[in-house]
Amino acid sequence: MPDGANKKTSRIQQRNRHLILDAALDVFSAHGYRGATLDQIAEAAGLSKPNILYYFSGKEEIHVTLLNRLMETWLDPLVEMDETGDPMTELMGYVHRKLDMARDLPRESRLFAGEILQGAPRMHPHLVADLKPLFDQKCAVIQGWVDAGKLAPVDPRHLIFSIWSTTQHYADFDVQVQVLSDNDPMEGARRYLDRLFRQVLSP
Amino acid sequence: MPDGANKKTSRIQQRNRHLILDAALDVFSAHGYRGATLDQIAEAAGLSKPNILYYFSGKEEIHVTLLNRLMETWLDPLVEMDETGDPMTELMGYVHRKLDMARDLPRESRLFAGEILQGAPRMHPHLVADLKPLFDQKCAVIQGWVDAGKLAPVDPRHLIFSIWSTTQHYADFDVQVQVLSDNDPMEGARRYLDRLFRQVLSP
DNA sequence: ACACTTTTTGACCAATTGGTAAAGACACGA
DNA sequence: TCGTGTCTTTACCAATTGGTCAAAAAGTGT
Repeated sequence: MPDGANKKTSRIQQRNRHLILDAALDVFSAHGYRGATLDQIAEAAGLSKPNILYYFSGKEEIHVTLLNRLMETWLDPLVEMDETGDPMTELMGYVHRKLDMARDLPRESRLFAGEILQGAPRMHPHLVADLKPLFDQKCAVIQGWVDAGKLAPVDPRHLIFSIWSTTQHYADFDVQVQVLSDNDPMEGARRYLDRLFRQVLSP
Repeated sequence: MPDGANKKTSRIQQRNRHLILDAALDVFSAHGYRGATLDQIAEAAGLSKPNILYYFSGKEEIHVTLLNRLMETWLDPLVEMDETGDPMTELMGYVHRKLDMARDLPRESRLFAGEILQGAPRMHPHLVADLKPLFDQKCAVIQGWVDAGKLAPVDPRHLIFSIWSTTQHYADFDVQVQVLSDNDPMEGARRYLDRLFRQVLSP
């Protein structure tokens, strides 16, 4: 019984759990929670449906597991923003890290976006318990930089919202971006966003 | 047979069609295409499920009808941007119109976002046929303004992407915004976005 | 080889869901 | 009031889907 974590997980357990979660990330991010089926996940993982349910108690547990793991990764770039560093450098570093994530982890971005879009039915507690404290703390840091005259007087909350939205846009709205772009948009995005935020933050 | 448009639509047809589409907009925008059920739409509309199917041939037709109607509304603010007007005024007007739409039509914004997020399975042709020509044309207009030295040298494509993402964020990620905001965020958003885009566009 | 545990599978279920058929209720002009 | 076409409902169906169960298969240590 792999559900109980009393025994150390075997090699095969680790492998199959990873297979399932990776397949589920594909399917959930492409079709949303309701749109995804266990059969799709099973096929993508190369396992049978009952075998999937041997490792996870149900569809919801797979989804929740993905969401929980995602939260860490997602908050990490913001955590890295250092209060003692140079304000402009720290914030521009954050922008670039977020853009890198949109490029390298589009499935995760879309999974998150889908969950929020539908009212965060499974992640609302996480938002309140994990995201909000970190968000408030970092907003205070930015406000401190503003008050010290090291940044232009911008509202930290909306600044962060705009960093999130502009960067994640390239992952979440990828189809649209592709239709409207002639060549690879990421290099242009990097240049444009660098300029956008540098301008608004310059004191 | 209301499907054939040979006879003029009766009073009751107009009313029920409108009821259904409004209910469907609620349900589809809240749960996505797969997550929405005809029963939910029927209940929200105050009609029976077979009665819904008397007015629309199926779930997909309702969704497609909503998407088609949405396209007009959605592109309208961009259409209004006038080549002969003052560049900064026109662009800032566009920003504010988009933000107004995020405030006043959040269901429409989420319906659109959900469709794009899942790869635009039903709207991809529309993107290519309707959105792209308009987008290219307006990009050319903005590029003209830039070349004339009336705007800072920004990439029009990424400029528009950033206007879309920052404004729609307040509708699509509303739950998150609400969790992280103390008071009503829209007034602050208006001030911040006005500053953000005015800064980056100033020559 | 043997006993024991872990993993995998095939067969099966109950609930949900998109959709249909046909009869009934209703509106309205003659 | 009657007849005709419009609208609505009741009863039903087939497919999908999340999930179960017992038995088979594959490991694993001795």
